[in-house]
Amino acid sequence: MQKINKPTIVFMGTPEIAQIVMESLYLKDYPILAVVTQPDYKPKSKCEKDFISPVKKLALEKNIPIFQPQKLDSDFKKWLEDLSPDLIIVTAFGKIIPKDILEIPKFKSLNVHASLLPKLRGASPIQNALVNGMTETGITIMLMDKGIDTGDILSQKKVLIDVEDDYVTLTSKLSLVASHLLIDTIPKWIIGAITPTKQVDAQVTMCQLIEKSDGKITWDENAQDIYNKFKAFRVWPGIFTFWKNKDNLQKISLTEISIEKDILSEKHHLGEIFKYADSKVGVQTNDGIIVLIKIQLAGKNETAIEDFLNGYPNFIGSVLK
RNA sequence: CGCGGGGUAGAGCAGUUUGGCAGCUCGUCUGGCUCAUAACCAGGAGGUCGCAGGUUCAAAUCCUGCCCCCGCAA
Repeated sequence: MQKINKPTIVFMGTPEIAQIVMESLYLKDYPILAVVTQPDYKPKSKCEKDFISPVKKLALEKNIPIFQPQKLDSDFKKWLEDLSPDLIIVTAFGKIIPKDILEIPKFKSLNVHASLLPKLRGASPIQNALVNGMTETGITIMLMDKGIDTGDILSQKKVLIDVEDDYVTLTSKLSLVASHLLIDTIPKWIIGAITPTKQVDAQVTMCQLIEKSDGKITWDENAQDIYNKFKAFRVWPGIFTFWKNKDNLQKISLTEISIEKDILSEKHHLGEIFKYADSKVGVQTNDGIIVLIKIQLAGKNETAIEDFLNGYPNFIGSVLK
């Protein structure tokens, strides 16, 4: 095998998928000069949970220097110029990086993005692939420029989405593919074996940052669309609805659900909760039934639906909003 | 000191405002009924009411401190 000097790398990323990609670089003996990740989240007043990013945890473990800038300003640029890396690798970092910073390294800056660009540019490609009920997505590695996910493409790999895939399982599939594709792409890129290809403008789709309110369910949607959201928002923000109990409007998170076709003999109001087939608890949607398995009332622990009904028998027959 | 809800039998909850016998649904155990059953009837076991202190003739309930869970906000 041809001996190539491995480029020195500054790795920028935050969540778990970034951690896995970073780990694969580390295991392949790429010299990681430093990692840049989001600042620690300030601990809550009550519980002392740590909100340290997965990338930071790995860096601590491997004794790699860490930088957590609030802003990517001139101080950050100075820091990076002093390090003088050959290459910057960005995976789900969470901030827009200025163009003059991207051009510091000799081999530029590469982004690992979890979609088949130009589809699903933006902040939440994995969730949106699931919300839209897509059957395939993938990983793209591209040169970074000043736009959001607009750079020229170096390599791509398709990933099939299984019917049962949710955010957790799809993320782990994509993480593996991303790791392999990056390890495969870097050497080819630095010896000049790859010609970047422009993205096709006509096929561009965008996805927005997910907000808490995106998890709100309305019952005039179809059951399949609700179920897609459930899978996409599994980790955060979850899906939720509201229940009027004794004049109090209470938030209910649906933490475990399944989906069934309408029972033709009975049709209920949209959002109405009913019992069928002995013990199943369903909610009527525009098309199909959402079966409740585990739910969580605001301020309470998650409970199985049958236990919940013991305490709130009037739940059956009420209408969710 | 960011705001708020909660901790009561194995599970899920009411009761706290106005202090006065520890309750409900489910599960569990025993017996009965039934061709039979996740059904129905009768009975009973199971509680440091989160912890500690205070007020009171009397505290799950009022006061103070602490522990734990959760929602909002990020």
